[in-house]
Amino acid sequence: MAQQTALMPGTLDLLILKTLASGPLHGYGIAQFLLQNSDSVLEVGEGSLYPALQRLLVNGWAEAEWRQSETNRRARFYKLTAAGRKRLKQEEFEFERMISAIRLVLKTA
Amino acid sequence: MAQQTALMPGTLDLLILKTLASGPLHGYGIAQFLLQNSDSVLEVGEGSLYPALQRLLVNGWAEAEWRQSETNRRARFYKLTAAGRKRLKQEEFEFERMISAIRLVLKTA
DNA sequence: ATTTAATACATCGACAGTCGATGGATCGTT
DNA sequence: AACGATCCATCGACTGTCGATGTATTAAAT
Repeated sequence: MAQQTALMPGTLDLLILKTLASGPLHGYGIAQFLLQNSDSVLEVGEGSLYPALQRLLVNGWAEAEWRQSETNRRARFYKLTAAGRKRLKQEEFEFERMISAIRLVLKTA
Repeated sequence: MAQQTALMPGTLDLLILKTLASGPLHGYGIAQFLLQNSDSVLEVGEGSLYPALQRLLVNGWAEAEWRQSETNRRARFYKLTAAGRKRLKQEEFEFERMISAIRLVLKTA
């Protein structure tokens, strides 16, 4: 992971969920949001993003709707469901749990 | 990742590298070390562990030697190489970088 | 003496997730 | 008319984790 992976595998759903918590957004917008709110570290490729969005739909964490984007193009807006908000909390919790565990190991002498 | 994954994908090499930084150890010992130093969060299955150790060998981050374990069984001890120590630093850095980026996103209102 | 538990190795196929490449379409600006 | 930015999406390759499975040895328990 140390040099080739732009994303930490398994964290993308969490990131998207969190992004959508601020309000409905289209795919392109999500990618931009993550880039801008991560000091340009989180570069989500479209080949990762769209499969992830499909996962959210299939699992019922989000629902989609075609609308007009800010720049006047047709765009698919994704919106969190109640289940999605619940899922976000779970993922945030689990993320912190994992990070804490890893940090414990990294702090061993 | 939130409920089924015991490990955060992509972090296992880092964890093993860090474990071996304390001295040579065999596979079973590594799994125990991780469990004990993570409040029992990091449960590395053997189907994850041994492939990871193979990766370390192939990439030259570690080298292996058959010895006698503390409990008098034959065991394969893995030892960090100089390249492995360098790699550990890289992975630690990259890990912090990713975590920081994710935290930035998670802290957005 | 025999069973069981713990230690220790390793592989296999299934599965999930990321990535780079590719393709198409629209809109505004040059 | 051409181009860059916006926006959708899919595909195959690849990597990594997981559960199941199999072998073998030693120590402890029955």
